Amino acid sequence: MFSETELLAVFRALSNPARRQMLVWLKDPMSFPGQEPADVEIGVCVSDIQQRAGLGQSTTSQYLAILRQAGLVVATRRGKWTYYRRDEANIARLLETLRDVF
Amino acid sequence: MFSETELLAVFRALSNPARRQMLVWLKDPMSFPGQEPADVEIGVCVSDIQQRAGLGQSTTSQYLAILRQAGLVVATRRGKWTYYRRDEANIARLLETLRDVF
DNA sequence: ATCACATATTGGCATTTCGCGATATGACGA
DNA sequence: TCGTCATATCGCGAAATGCCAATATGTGAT
Repeated sequence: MFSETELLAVFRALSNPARRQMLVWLKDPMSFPGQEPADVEIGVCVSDIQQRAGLGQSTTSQYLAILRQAGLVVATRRGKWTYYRRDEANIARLLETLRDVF
Repeated sequence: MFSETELLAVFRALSNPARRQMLVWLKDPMSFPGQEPADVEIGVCVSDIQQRAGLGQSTTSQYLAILRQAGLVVATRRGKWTYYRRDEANIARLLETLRDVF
């Protein structure tokens, strides 16, 4: 079960359309141009997400940090890039909580 | 399916702990003191919800309006009271949408 | 060590949200 | 019609959010 504090972070994170979009986009990493099949497991790098979102670099980085703090995505640093992917297990757990609570 | 605009209203509405609590409380109208079995169908009046929330009268009224605009509750006016109850059908539809989208 | 590059963090300003008290509206009873 | 009560709406200052440009941090290559 998610605590009240965790739920607050989740709903705050998802109450922004751009952040919701990012989460949906990450369901299909291959839809990002230049994404190699070998990279699917690790996720998508910030600049690729930024380009699709049409937001500034700092905004994109902050939004991804918000999604990460809400437990919706996981970040992996590899070289100078940071790759973000969905935390599917936690998202499934969240949907169960929502079904139980609401 | 919920539109992007509807989802925005829902997440904004639920990104406040007091409003989330109200929605949960309304699952069990009989838990409100002085609630008659005959009133369960129509819901709970604003002042009863206000008393449990510990918020001001105007704040409580506004929060219920936000939940209503998000399609989470339904308001029924009877005499000088306005009764609020959950919109179970729409909430179920919302949970389906969340499962499909996320 | 130094440079270039990807990302993270900071500072700022405009907009929105929070919660309140004050006031308006609407419904009932006398 | 007048007064009262329940609820809705308005206007406010304080706090949070949205998004950015500028700067800092970290990493790999030279």
